[in-house]
Amino acid sequence: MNTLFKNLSNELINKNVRPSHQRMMVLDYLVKNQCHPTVEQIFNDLKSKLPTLSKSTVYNILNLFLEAGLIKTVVGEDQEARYDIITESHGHFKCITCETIYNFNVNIDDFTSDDLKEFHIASKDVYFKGTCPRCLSNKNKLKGEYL
Amino acid sequence: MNTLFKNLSNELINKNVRPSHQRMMVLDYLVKNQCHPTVEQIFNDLKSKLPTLSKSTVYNILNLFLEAGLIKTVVGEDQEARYDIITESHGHFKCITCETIYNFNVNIDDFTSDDLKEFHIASKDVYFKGTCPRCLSNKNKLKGEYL
DNA sequence: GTTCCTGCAAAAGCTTTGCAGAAGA
DNA sequence: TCTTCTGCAAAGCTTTTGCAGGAAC
Repeated sequence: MNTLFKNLSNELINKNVRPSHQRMMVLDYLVKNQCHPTVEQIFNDLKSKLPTLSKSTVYNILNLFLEAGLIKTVVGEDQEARYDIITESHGHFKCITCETIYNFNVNIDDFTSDDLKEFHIASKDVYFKGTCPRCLSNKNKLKGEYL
Repeated sequence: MNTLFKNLSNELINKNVRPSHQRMMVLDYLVKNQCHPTVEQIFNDLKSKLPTLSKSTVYNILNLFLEAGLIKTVVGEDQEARYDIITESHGHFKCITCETIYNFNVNIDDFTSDDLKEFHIASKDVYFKGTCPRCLSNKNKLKGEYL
């Protein structure tokens, strides 16, 4: 086992994920291809090295990595689209408990980056995730009742 | 026809969308329910008023509104998930021509809003869309060649 | 009368689930 | 040996497409 794979292996072990060959290959791929690959891309690119690889294994592994906090999905991981009538610019906050999406005021136009000097920007979105006050207070109630 | 519906009707006509009954009902719903509804919610809530309504009609109408620029989808409208190995915080720019997602440096931690004082924020994302330099330059080339 | 729209059904694409066999501890 | 993982197949969801009947102009 070479040094790279030893490092990847340790990274998995640190997160309590058993370092199987397939898992290390997917992690290695993600480290080397930080271009936001889709499941399809990961599967196709690894098939030559792992001919028996199954797409559901790729899904399994990615979901495992997500739970372990090793990776993130690019914003808007939902399969179900949500629509917004066009009003003033506002940010979105999605509660990970009740799945409600809240609007909040934020001056999105101020956000910029030197990296984008040569890009034509058509729209800007900010998307926060977390827990809303209602769900926070429900959690505290439960703690009081049962703990 | 009451005033509200006259206004909605004009809004559609302004965007070159013929104001059918179904379209006005969907637009009316979106104006009254600015809570980022899904297709399912729109369909279910309108079924009582429009018993013959079909879900594919809702999809048709929403896609039409999107093209007309009357509505937007909440960030991350893709059905295909994309994954990111966790590194420092960065923004995402998606080119609407070549669909490439670029990273850019941005100090996301600075972004905040008084509206979120009582929310627990777990993650922050910024998501820009537009055209990347490569596609911009291709467009200019085409203009030179064909126009 | 001609064009456009609706709504049903079927299909397509992404993701999850169930399960048997294989691999690893 | 016992648990965990892989990979196939099937199913589940969201969304799109084809088409016939109907509505609007």
